[in-house]
Amino acid sequence: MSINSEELEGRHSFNVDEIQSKWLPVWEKLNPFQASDDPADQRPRIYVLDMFPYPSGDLHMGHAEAFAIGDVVARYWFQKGWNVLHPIGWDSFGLPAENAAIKRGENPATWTYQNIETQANSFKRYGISFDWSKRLHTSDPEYYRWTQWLFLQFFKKGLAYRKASSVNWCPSCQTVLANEQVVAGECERCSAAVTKRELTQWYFKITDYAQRLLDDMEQLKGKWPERVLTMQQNWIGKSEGAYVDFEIEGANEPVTVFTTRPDTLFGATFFVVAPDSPLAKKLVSGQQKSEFEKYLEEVKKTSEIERLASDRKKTGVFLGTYAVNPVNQERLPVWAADYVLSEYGTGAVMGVPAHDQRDLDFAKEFKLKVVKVVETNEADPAETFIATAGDGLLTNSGPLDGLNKTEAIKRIIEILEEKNLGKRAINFRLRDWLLSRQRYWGAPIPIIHCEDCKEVAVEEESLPVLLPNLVGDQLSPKGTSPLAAATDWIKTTCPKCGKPATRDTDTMDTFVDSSWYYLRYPSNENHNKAFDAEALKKWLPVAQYVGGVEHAILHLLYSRFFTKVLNDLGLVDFNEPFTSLLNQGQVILDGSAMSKSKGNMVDLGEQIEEYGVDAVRLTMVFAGPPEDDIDWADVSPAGAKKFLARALRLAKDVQSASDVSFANGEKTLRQAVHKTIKEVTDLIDVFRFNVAIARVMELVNITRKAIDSGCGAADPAVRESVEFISIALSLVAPYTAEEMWSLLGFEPTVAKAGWREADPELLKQESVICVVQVSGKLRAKLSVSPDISEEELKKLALSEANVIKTLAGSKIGTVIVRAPKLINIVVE
RNA sequence: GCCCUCGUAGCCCAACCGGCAGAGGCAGCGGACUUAAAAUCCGUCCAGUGUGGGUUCGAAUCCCACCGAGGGCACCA
Repeated sequence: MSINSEELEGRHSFNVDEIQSKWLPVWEKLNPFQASDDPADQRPRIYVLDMFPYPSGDLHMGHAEAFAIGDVVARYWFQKGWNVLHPIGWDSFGLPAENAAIKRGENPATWTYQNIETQANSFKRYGISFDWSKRLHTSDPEYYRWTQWLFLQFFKKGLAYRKASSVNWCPSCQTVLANEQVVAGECERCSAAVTKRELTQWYFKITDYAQRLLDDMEQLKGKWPERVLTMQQNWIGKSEGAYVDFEIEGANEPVTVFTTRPDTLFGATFFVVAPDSPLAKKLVSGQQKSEFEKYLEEVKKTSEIERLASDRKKTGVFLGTYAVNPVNQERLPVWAADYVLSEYGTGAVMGVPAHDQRDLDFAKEFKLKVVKVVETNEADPAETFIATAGDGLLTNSGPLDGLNKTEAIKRIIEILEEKNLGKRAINFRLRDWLLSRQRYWGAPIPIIHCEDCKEVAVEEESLPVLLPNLVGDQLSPKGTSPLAAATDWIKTTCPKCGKPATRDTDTMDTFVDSSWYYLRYPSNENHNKAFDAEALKKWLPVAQYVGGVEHAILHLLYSRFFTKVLNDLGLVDFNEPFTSLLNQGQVILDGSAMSKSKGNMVDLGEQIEEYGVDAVRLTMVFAGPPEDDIDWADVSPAGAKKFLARALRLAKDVQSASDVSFANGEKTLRQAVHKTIKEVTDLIDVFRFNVAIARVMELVNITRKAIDSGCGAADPAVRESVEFISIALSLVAPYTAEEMWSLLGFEPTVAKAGWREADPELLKQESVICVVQVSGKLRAKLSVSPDISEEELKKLALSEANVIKTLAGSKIGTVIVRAPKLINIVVE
């Protein structure tokens, strides 16, 4: 099909639809974005990866932004001539598919794979530079077979284990959740209030890696957004302190507490254990048993949101027993209170009301003694009920008296260690990753439960453990996994002893699927291995990862954990999966996130219909720094479209031949072109895409003027400029750029035209403007040579008429010369 | 409550290692073209950088305090 460029140009606007339908099939045929695995290919390799999408429907504005930004990076490396791996796949297990399937009486696969096709087509139209041959879907048996295989590797290493515990339960999703998936007491996915349940579930031992997850952040500094690192640091929550053993009257075993303030040990006046911990049951005395049981029932009924309310009164119950302070033999009443968490530390704390606000609140509520042991020169906590947590000299503390906080901590730990009553200790806030889900549409946990052999790994040759084909109502949530209802599927034999046994009926958290997908892309067609060592060596780790900040402590933390485990298992030879990370913001409308419930959705398809793919992409990238949110009310896709039309018109106007030598071009324009090349290159290197586009816009304006009222359309410099504009625009507006490239007389595709290098000769300036200040105020401007000497400049400045006038009658003090840009004459 | 990031024109955003506050865009205004409008083109108005101090010859930039916005953690001992 040939489209006459007269029609395309339309003088004032351009026909977006025609350009799009003209070039899309050409690109499909050229397939320019396929990564090369040819060993003879000497080009440097780079792996650019976008966080893969969940196939919830068609692509939306959020995808449009994220992938437009990721594509700038990928296309930049293509232009630079690198061998780029830029794959796409789908995170295709998950709850929405299951809910859709129940409604429609189908299997979740139907809805899922339909949506994937829709999104794949939209991606193609949106012009993203993917290597489609690397495509994967986490719900394919060929993929989840390896998810299961990896689970088994973890299991064999003792890093996947089952335990009974009080777990987060989402009543709406009808499944348990990992800690990371509970946000302020609500389900991260559906915002329902999370409750607690006592269940036996599978966990990954991510806590074993807490220290390394922290330490290895050193490698990521400067390469990952600061705030992501901070969030992960907060989440891991390392705290240093000590374990201290307290004897319990009438018990054989001491109880250990964790404290970050061992220096305040002499100020302990009571002892608290978490009511839902086994400790509480063990410590409660006969008389207090019924009181305690009653309290425990209440605690269990309290929702997470209630429990977290900051103004909530402290509650608790005396257990009728006493602990003994190891350093001064004081008797401390033992209480159970729900402000102490069974999951953190040892589930028991010493109560030091004078120097811990929570303990003080509790002491106030139950009229317990307050003993000050650190003199901070603040009002007495016993009177003000404001705990003093600051530094000061120790008092009432025997051997610690007179020491400051740091010294006292050091000393008391020495004392405790000497007497074998405690030791230095580190605790993490991070909990193990609960990975079981009571849902259907996920990878079945490849474990067989045998009465005799207990938990037995499915043999690797038997993988994948395929999902049974359940449809519609069979998937309705019942509080247990729908797989439990698939009676034929459950029944199997124990791989160890051959006796009848049953399959585990839970599926894995979908974050397990996404914790390793980046390893699979280069090996997506390998049927013998999860990932091929050669392929890993070629491409991994991911050089540039692009995605939203919402995964700061979910996907990104889990992936880092996975990589470290696989590194320990000898399966990968790096310990961080993503060398560099770029977070893009969200698209919002009128200040709030677009959402169906708010009804403020802008439809991506409609925007593309109205302005075209290029204008939408340009709008996304030009709106501001990539990490900032875009308020759609603040941006102008119409303006973007207008700019693209202007750029395209330049290409139409160029009158020199495609083989003309630029060297004869008009120098001023050439200098502007090369300055722009330099600046745009530097800006893209640091992800300042919005500013890079502003520079290209500037060059478009300059070139327009050169054509209309300067050197004219036939000057080679005009061609040089427009060629660069076309190449630069190819990163963000591929259709327009391709059309320009074609108008300039070249064959497709501009995507691989090659990035332009700035000529240093043309970057040199013959003269610069020097600012002359008198006492900091601008008095004159001089046009001088860039390598003018300080003396010369000073002489020149002092002979300037306006300077002389200003200086008249005053005495010259210091003269600050910053050749060649500035000179400041200070008057005394 | 603790921690992090950010406050520049009506709006979105630039401004290198402290050196003329303005590159780009949106909106507005004026003009050209048009019978008119749209579109297009040309031109143009607009802030002294959240507030108050400090350092400096010189501060949007560095330091301190405060105000405001956004985000993270939050009964984690």
